[in-house]
Amino acid sequence: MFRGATALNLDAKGRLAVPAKHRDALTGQAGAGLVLTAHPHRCLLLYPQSAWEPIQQKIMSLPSLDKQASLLQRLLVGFAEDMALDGAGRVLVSPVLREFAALEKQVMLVGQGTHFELWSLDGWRAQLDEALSQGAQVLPPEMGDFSL
Amino acid sequence: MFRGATALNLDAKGRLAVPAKHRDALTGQAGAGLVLTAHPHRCLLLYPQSAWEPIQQKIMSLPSLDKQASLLQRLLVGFAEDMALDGAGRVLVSPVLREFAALEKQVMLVGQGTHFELWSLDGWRAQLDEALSQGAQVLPPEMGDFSL
DNA sequence: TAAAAAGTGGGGAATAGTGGGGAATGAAGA
DNA sequence: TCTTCATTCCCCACTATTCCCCACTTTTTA
Repeated sequence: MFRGATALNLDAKGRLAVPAKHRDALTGQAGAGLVLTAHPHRCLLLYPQSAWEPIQQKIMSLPSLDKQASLLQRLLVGFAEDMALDGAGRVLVSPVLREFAALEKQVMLVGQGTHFELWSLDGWRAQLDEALSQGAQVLPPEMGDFSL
Repeated sequence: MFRGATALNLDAKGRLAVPAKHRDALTGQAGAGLVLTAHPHRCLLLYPQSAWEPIQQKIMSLPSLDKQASLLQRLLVGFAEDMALDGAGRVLVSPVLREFAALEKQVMLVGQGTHFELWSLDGWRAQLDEALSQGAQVLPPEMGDFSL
């Protein structure tokens, strides 16, 4: 279960040191792999490989001649990259993924239960501004009576 | 059932000593965990972990490609951090959570039944000012017949 | 066509800052 | 007066950041 937001820096090569407290949960036993891909909201998604595979299978089972389905396939699977933590707990974010999410030096790693989202700092702030500016309207209709 | 408002100080590292009278109720038997997260009204929410989990499950069951749902997920789960009371009954409020709620040294811990809210002193005062300036209009329609 | 230069990235280490853990102290309550 | 508790501050370990060496690949130049 990944949660919490952490401010991090990318190094000069575009590498990200995954916070020490999340490393074991991310890679599990035997240092399993990770998958980094693009999200339609212009952030990146970081999954344990085992959590990603069923998602990719579901996406690729969509009809590939359907325009909407193929757009999603190209985005989510087209951008997906296998990676592993190095000895210092870092992953390399490739130039195409950095460009897609407009990542510069300062980024936010945001836990979302089964995976993390990776945002540029500006992108993250824009998300927060949007969430906070909407007040009650942020709740979808099916959660109209939701209480914290 | 958490109630009462307490003025507290954060220490130099951003830690908060939970008032002794609330510690057992918050952590229950066997020192169970807590969850601290963000609220759209720019305060923080402190829940026993067991009370938080159903809320998080409900939030994460929303469709994650839906823009409105994902804004809520990013705020509530993105900011949610697991924590435990240390030997002196303290919890560490991370820099991103402190920034979100504009917490400085003086804070207010405010019981809200199932959880606590944590406010900056200025934020709390603004809430009081707003509540008191509205007089009777502060009641939502469904509580029109409410009496103290 | 071959050599040189530039770019990219693996791997690692030094260091400043963060945070775990604890203790002293003064205030408040019993 | 004694006990409890919140505040403040300290020691020390861990971690994220920054920077470096080196190797390989690609591009540019002679």
